[in-house]
Amino acid sequence: MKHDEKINGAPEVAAEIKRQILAGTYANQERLASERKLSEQFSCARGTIRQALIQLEKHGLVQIKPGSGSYVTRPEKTLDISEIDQARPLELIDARFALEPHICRLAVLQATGRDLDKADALLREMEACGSDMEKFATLDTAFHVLLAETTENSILIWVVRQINSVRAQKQWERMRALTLTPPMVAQYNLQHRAIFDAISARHPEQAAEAMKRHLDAARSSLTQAVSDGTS
Amino acid sequence: MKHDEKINGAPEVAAEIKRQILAGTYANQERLASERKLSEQFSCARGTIRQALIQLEKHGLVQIKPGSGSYVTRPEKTLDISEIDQARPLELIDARFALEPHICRLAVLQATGRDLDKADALLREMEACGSDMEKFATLDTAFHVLLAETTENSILIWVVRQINSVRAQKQWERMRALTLTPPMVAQYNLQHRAIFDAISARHPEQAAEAMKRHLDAARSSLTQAVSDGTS
DNA sequence: TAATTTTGGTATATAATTGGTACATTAAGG
DNA sequence: CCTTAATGTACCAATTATATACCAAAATTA
Repeated sequence: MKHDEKINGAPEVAAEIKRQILAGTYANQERLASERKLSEQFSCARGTIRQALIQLEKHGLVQIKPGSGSYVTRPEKTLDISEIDQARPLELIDARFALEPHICRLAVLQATGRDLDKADALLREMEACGSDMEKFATLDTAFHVLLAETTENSILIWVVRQINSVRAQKQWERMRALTLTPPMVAQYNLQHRAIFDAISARHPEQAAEAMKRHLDAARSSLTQAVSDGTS
Repeated sequence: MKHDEKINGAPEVAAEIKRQILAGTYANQERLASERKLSEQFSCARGTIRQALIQLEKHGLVQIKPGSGSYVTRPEKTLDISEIDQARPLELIDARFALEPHICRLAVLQATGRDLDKADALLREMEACGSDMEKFATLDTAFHVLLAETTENSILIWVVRQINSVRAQKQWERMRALTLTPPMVAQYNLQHRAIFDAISARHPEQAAEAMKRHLDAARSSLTQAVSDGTS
């Protein structure tokens, strides 16, 4: 229930509504209560509420639609992937370094037999794809996404999918061409298998450490490729 | 018995049906009740139901087939930001457990004097905000986002912002009310300060461990609140 | 197969709600 | 006394919700 707020003055009301919006009392695009309801909640006149809302609209926090209502417009909440499209390779490695070791720990706790079977099938396919680097890259992405899905944590699944969608950009193809050499593929296969084995054996820290080694290898090959290809 | 839902307005109806779909009330490809039945269940006009369903169809959650019915189309494992909004509190804690300790390590390597000053100012404000829990929550979010920004890693910044936007939802208000007690705020303030001190002293692992303790405390208060509030 | 029922699609008229505006009143401060 | 801000009231226009009817397509049934 909404208690009456003891607030007087349009600026105070505007500040309070703004604080509520920024604190997340209202979801984005949500229609907040009508001016008449708000005037009851704040124990003030409707005109005061109107001034506050008009002020907030000037600041771009709400959008007032005549005959309909006032809607919160929180631009930063809108999913804009363009920001991370420009991510540099090393930033991506750092982000994966933050995420994936812990994902391995969680996967150990959650993995079912079906999950392990699917992972094993992916690994076999990767080990068998020879010199088809594009296929390997696709399967590699699928493997890491599968680990995230194993956690059954919708946030982690979503984040990993977003990050891997960046990896699927065209600008990364050249990077893959530089870093994905046959010996690296062989090393990755061994490291993937180590991760899988640790998860199968239900050893959280072993799995996390195996993932760290894997990402370290990826980082090394990346920095080496960058230093070789300095322009 | 089909209890009438006390919901008015097409957006609210759409949100409720969406919630039911994501909560698993309906199986995939299952036909949900006809528009006329739904209008009875929700105690609203059929036109309102139609608008809600059309909205959901635009978001790809249902498929309306003329003369047949409306069917839920839940593409397996595809998550967009709207579904992230449905994340559960413990999922969020797990995701933060994956991200934030490593963010602390990176912050140690990147933090400038200005970063530390801004963090210190935030901490002082949090320590001074007394029993204003909403204000504390807002500042708490700002602190964790600031840590991410300190890494200068655009991906991590983006991810943390997205995750914290989830925390800023209406449904989390009740959770905050249950978990954010004055003693917890005091504990959080101490833990924030410990994180800050470790970063200032340039001790990556200390900072990461301090963050883990902080998140452990948050998880504990959450699980306790959930077990207390079992109905 | 053919008739009937159900379902979404559409149109229309009516009522309720909401923001937009104007005006008189009240209260506080300079 | 004047200015300013807030209040309370009334009314308008736009939007939304409701209620109803009818149609065409799909599903059901005889």
